[in-house]
Amino acid sequence: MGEPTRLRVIAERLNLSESTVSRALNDYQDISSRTKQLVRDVADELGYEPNMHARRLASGKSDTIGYVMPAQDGQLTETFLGELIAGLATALAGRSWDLTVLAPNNVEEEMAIFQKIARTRHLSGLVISRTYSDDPRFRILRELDIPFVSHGRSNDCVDTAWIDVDNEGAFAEMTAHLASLGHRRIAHIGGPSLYNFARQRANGWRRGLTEAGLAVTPEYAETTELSFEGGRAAMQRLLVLDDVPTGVCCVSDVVAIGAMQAIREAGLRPGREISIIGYDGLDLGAWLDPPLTTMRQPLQSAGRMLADMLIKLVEGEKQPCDSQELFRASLVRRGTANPPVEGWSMSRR
Amino acid sequence: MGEPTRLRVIAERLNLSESTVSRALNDYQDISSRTKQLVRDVADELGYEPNMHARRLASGKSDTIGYVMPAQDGQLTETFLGELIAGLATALAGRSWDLTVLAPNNVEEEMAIFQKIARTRHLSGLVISRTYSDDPRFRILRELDIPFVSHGRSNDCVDTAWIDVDNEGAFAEMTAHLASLGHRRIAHIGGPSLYNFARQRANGWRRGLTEAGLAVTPEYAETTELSFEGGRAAMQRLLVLDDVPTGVCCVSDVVAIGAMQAIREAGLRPGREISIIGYDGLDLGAWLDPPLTTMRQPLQSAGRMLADMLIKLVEGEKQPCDSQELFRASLVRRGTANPPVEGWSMSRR
DNA sequence: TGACGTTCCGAAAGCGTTTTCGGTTGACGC
DNA sequence: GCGTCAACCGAAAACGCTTTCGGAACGTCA
Repeated sequence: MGEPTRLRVIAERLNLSESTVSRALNDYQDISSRTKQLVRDVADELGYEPNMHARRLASGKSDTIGYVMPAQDGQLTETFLGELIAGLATALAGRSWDLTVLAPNNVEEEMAIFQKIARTRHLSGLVISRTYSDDPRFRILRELDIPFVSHGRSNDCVDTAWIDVDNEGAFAEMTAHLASLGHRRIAHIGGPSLYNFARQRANGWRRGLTEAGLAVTPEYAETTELSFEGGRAAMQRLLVLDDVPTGVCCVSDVVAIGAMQAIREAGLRPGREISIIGYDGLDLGAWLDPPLTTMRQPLQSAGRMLADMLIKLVEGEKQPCDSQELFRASLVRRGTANPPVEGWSMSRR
Repeated sequence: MGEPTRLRVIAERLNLSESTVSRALNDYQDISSRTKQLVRDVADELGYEPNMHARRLASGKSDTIGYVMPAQDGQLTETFLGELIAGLATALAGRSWDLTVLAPNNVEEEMAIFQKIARTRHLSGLVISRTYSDDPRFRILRELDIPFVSHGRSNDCVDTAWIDVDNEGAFAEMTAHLASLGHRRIAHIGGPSLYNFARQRANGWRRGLTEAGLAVTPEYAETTELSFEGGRAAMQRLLVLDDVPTGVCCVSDVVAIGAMQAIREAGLRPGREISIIGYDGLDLGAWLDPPLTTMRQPLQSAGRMLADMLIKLVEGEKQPCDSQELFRASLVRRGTANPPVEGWSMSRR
């Protein structure tokens, strides 16, 4: 392959100085358009690619953002990760920025990473996800003055950039849907309230109940971990209640699938004696028996948006508080949400 | 935050030269251990972090590897991606290398990326996945002299580094299992033979049949895309055969789930009239009704292995042909593979 | 005591860009 | 024909580190 083309060889070839060539390629105003064209032609011909390390050293910019992976606890949440990362990568590639992935194993490591970035500035910005209700990262990153955007909100995110889904609205709608089908005993299987989205969804369920004129029964508010087994366990607890609910709003499709299992194990059929609605809109749900009714998040392109936002932040084109986007989820009617069965009432009494 | 600590300030503080400090930190042999300790202490105290751009420019090494994401066609394949990327990232972080993610939108873009890497060497190596039977990338990367390891094999991978699962063995075992249950009409729903793993799995099915003393019926060799719908369509084709198979080996769990749907739609029950075995070992399968029998890949830690291998390659500690690892998959018995129903035979005749 | 090694460190030349600061042209107006 | 002003371009100093090379200082051995 020989020597890689550097600025120098194209300068020599045109009898220009390196600095002129550099500015020509970077479209400076003090270079004649004739020269610019000349330089560009030769650069193309020679297949010139700037040495990014030199460029970054000299300019002080890194043109690289980091994606902080969520802790590896959940399971199918990961379905989502691939798409998100791909979205980030392609959006960045379009502007010839790079994406590096960070995978801290615990909070200490995560903080160490932040400190290092603050010191070396080798990453221009960060994308974080899986936000907590009380998420210290928001404060820390603000203090360290590291530009970032989050996928999901937190308590103190008024001044920061984020994109999120209207979780509360979605669960209010979900609950309203069950109510409109005739359900009056509507439960909620939520996630750890540590997660902000879990809290929002629980709130949505409560709001939905209230708006439908139904009371908020405390025993109907279950909480569990975000897994199949978690959903199953929570549903089992609901099944031994005096008044078993006839409709259940689940914090995620995965949890809903676990709940369906518990329902079957009790000799019932999901969508008949007990209606179930999930959340996430996984394609998978359509292939279950019966197919899972769910809410679809409109975030296929979350990666692109996050990347675009972050770049604008880094380049100072926008303020964090102007970079906030809320999306609505939409109901996907499939087979697990139907009117309650007349006269059926399961009771342990 | 003030000025970030540079080599110079720690040199001045100790009345040493920058070069000495640099070599001390990099553990050169010509620095006394006393000096090394002194330097390290001050570096710690000042929270020194080297400027990686400067370091990379000077050393010519990039200490960064790239992961080339597979084209975004499949669906639940992505489940796997999150774990893989996390594995790569953590393994690299341990040696303070970086991971950058590449997401080419098509083959041209992928080639352009390769060319650029070859010219600028801004990535020390590459991890590729989703390999094809005839995968031009192996040749190109070898020609461009870019170190790489692949997740999955290809036709010409004898001289390259890879990790893979013994797909053929797995499908031979899967087929043998069905045969041992008493099945004699065993079909295969395979993936596009463009993918190397798909071809290997089909071969495994054939070998399994032969070893069980069964004939290889061409009509039983279905091919489809790797999706729920693909599995459904393929199974529908098998269901209208003169002699409907009683056992089906599916190229993936996702395809198997689609096939189960088709079976139900035909008024039959998976695991009763027709047995199904999937592949991938998704946790999800355990939560289906009935739970899906499958083969589990032992590749949770694939990311780590790939990263370790690649680093050794880059550093010249190993040759590509010495970096090849083959794993075995293992049968996970759940509910969809049972002895054939006596006397049942579905025929369109 | 001189030759010869070792051990340790400093000087200096990069690495390939960016970016500031002047300086040289030529045009233009008076 | 002189000053003025754009329009363009070159020189040179960074950016912060690595790495080679040479040399001082010290010891060892004949």
